[in-house]
Amino acid sequence: MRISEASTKSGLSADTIRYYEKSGLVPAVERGPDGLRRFSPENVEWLTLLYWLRKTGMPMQEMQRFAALYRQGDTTIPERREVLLNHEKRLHRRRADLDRCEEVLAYKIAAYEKIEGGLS
Amino acid sequence: MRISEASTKSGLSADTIRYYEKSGLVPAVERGPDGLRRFSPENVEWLTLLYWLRKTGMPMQEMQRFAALYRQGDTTIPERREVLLNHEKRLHRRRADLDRCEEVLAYKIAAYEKIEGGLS
DNA sequence: TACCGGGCTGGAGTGGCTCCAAGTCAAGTC
DNA sequence: GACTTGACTTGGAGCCACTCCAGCCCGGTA
Repeated sequence: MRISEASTKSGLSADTIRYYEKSGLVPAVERGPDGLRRFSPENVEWLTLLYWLRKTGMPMQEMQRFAALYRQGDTTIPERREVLLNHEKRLHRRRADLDRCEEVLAYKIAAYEKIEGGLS
Repeated sequence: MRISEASTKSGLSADTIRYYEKSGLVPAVERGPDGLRRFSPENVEWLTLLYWLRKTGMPMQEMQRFAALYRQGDTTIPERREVLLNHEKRLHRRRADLDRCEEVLAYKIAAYEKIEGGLS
């Protein structure tokens, strides 16, 4: 499939896909005789994974390391699993941030409501 | 208190505090006779709120609107409450993203473990 | 033939910091 | 009284991860 379909399927914009390819995050994207990119289902699965990793805060550098491992084939699977396990920890930290922020918001909103009561 | 203390208490770096002030996010920071910023406890509470809003994804623009309301005094409290309630919705969306990412990771990690079993 | 949609490249622009050079001032040390 | 140290100041450059755009090519339709 071509880039627009890969974009809707993966969630990444076409611009971002091209940018990722340039940055070495996407291995082996074929080109058709017309010079346009052709994405395999495996390519799209990979892009989708990148989409979620990025969206939940994995930095570029780490994704580049991950992509390098991916390019080296199945022998790097234990290391890749490590990367993902590490990212799971990051998700937990983020969730804790959201929880903390909810507390702060609840406190503030309650304070606002108390003042509003006295306003009218 | 001075900027370094405001920084440790709010969580924002001194650079970021100065940047926020320049961007109109922090109203009425006093200066001492030495020309250095003096932060009141109210300033610090405000900065802390900004810290959490920003850390959980509120864009600058919205924070600027929020700060403008803050500067206008207590009559804007209903609107400010709206902004915070809206941000709570954003938190929920982010949590959903984290959940979805966890699913993707669990699936990928399971797949890796299946391959690893066959590797050795 | 003219146009349109989809893709290409290279490069500029953006948001939100982050770091740095060069300077001021206050307090402490010799 | 001179020197050093350290916290702070400003203005401006640099950075990350995109995002947008100009200017181009190509295949298909009216």
